[in-house]
Amino acid sequence: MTKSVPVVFIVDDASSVRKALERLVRSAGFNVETFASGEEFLQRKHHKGPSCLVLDVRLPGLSGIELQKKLVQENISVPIIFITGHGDIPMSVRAMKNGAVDFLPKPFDGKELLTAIERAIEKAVRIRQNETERARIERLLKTLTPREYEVLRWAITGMLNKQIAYRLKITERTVKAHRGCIMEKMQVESVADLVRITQKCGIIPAEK
Amino acid sequence: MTKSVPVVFIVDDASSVRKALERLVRSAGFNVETFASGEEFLQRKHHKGPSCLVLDVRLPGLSGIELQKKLVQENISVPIIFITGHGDIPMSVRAMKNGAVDFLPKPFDGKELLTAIERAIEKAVRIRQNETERARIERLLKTLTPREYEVLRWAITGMLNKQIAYRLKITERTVKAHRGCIMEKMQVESVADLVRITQKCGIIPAEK
DNA sequence: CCCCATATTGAACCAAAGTACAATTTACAC
DNA sequence: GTGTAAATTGTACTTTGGTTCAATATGGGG
Repeated sequence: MTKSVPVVFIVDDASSVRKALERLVRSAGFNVETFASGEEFLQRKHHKGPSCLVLDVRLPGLSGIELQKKLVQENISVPIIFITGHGDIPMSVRAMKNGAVDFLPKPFDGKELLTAIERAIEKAVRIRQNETERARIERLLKTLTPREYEVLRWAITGMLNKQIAYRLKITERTVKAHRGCIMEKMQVESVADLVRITQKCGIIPAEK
Repeated sequence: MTKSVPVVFIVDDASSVRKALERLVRSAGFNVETFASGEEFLQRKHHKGPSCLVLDVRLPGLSGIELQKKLVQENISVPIIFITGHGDIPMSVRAMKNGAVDFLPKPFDGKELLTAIERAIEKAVRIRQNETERARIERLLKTLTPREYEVLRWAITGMLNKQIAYRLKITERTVKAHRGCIMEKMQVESVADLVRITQKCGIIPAEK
């Protein structure tokens, strides 16, 4: 498992800005990819490794704010640092409410941007770890049969086998059978682990 | 259990602003308390029910931003809506990074403020529910003896009694005794519940 | 019609959890 | 020293969890 190098995406319509920022960010040791518009950025297929986005607010076509909204809607979680020459407070507040990491009015100090990028990359790493783990669990969940899933939802409430059996109108023996399969398929060895992993992907425990 | 009425705290050094805002907010059905400075607000003892804070950025003495920082440091979680006549983008961004709900430059529409207040109160309710539950759990945790706490940290890993016994160099019988006390003191009936509640207040499971 | 995944159940058995009686020791406060 | 909370352990017992043999039924898909 080689450690992937963080990538910083830069979206700005002014090529001079793109070049200057690219030079700055590269000098700090990041990989960089630049785009002249939001549409261009969207066409690129998602990056697997940790990455963040330095985004101009004002862009021809899709604006920076609109791009942010689109990314949020499509559940594409890449931390965003806004830069702008003609921003105002309501705009910056809206951007931050939507989860932006930072919002820098031009002209800004290069160091400021790099600090923001580091924070953004750290956030990206955290997000990625969560998503990876979550994806793993959901992959395992899909191998469960409908009935097993049902039993799982009861099992994580801490209910006894006989109680679950009563709820599902089946015998305790059957519940045991399902539980055995569940534990194996979910690759856990205790109910405690089962509770923990199911919490990570929003499984609703059955109601007592 | 009577439902407590939300309170909106208003901190502004200009009495005309305080009066105008108070009238506006009261007309929307909230209780209001006004303060002329951050120090004044801090002296008031904490409100039990849901509340939020409408805070002027520029204040004599303790500034709004400083007050926010102080509240964050002291872990006093009251959602803040900033208002300001002379703010800039970096200021608004810093405020939002520190958890502000909104940041409104004057002049603003009264409706805007009321919308923000509603969001802030909703947030306060959520926070309060969490804190209440968390406080309950921590109260129960304090009744555990040091040894019981230790056993708890192992138990929520899903480890068998005999395995825990081995780790702690005691007999399985002793572990059972501790577990019994733990379950009673924590007012739960299953390991599943134990795992869930301990997750809510950051108990670190012992390392396998 | 047969295969297969799914769901269900049985008997017997062992391991683990938990409880009802306990008793003993240790350390610390008064 | 005495009292108290905490920690530890024992024996015997019941309940629950889980596995190893299974077998049976059901409902498509080929």
